[in-house]
Amino acid sequence: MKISLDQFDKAFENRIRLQIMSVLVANESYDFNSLKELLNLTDGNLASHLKALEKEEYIQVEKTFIGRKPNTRYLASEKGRAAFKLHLLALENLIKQQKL
Amino acid sequence: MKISLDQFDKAFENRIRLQIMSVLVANESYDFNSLKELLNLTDGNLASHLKALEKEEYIQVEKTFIGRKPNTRYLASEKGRAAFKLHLLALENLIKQQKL
DNA sequence: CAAAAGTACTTTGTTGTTCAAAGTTAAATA
DNA sequence: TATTTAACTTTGAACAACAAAGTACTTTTG
Repeated sequence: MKISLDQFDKAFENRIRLQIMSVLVANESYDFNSLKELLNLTDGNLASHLKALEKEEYIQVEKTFIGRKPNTRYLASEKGRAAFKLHLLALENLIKQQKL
Repeated sequence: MKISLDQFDKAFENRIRLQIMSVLVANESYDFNSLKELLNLTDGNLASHLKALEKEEYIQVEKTFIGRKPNTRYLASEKGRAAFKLHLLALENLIKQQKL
């Protein structure tokens, strides 16, 4: 039985992007600073991973204000949710195989 | 709730090593050429990923002969099995969270 | 017996990824 | 006016991934 490596999504191979996506799928929106604190990242590093997910159109950005402070929120797009689901399915299959 | 990124094992972040480990845990031994064909890799690339897993002591090597042909077999070590199990558990937790 | 092919690498060199740190812009607060 | 905060972008260094070519040794084929 041939294993199809292409079931896995390169965009989610990095564990930070995997976590970001996990948070965004579970929470429907999360802001920059909360993500930064949650994942314990420098802002430059977080920004670049977010940009990578944005480039794939897996997440969307919403710029608002809270009081008078700027607040950037990130949301998983439908495309992103679908891709993430598939990726998790591939992982689930991998895990299931181990249990046979 | 803070997410601990360190539950994930860097050695298994790469999908090729994830697949190699998956095959070795499920099959208790697999040879070089079968792995190469299964994962559709150049021999240099496969060798370097195997070397990375060997360096972590997650796999062991057994050199034998089949008939008169050299045959190199790879096995998951106990350490490797334990580490892999932990990694899959971390992934399982991630997946479970999505289902709440 | 010489040439070709197979096994299992190692080496080389290019390209890609990841990251921290510093720099940037613009508004808000002290 | 100076500092702080938010959310980046840029830079540069370190490391990872990869194909392709080279290597050593053996076996098979013509």
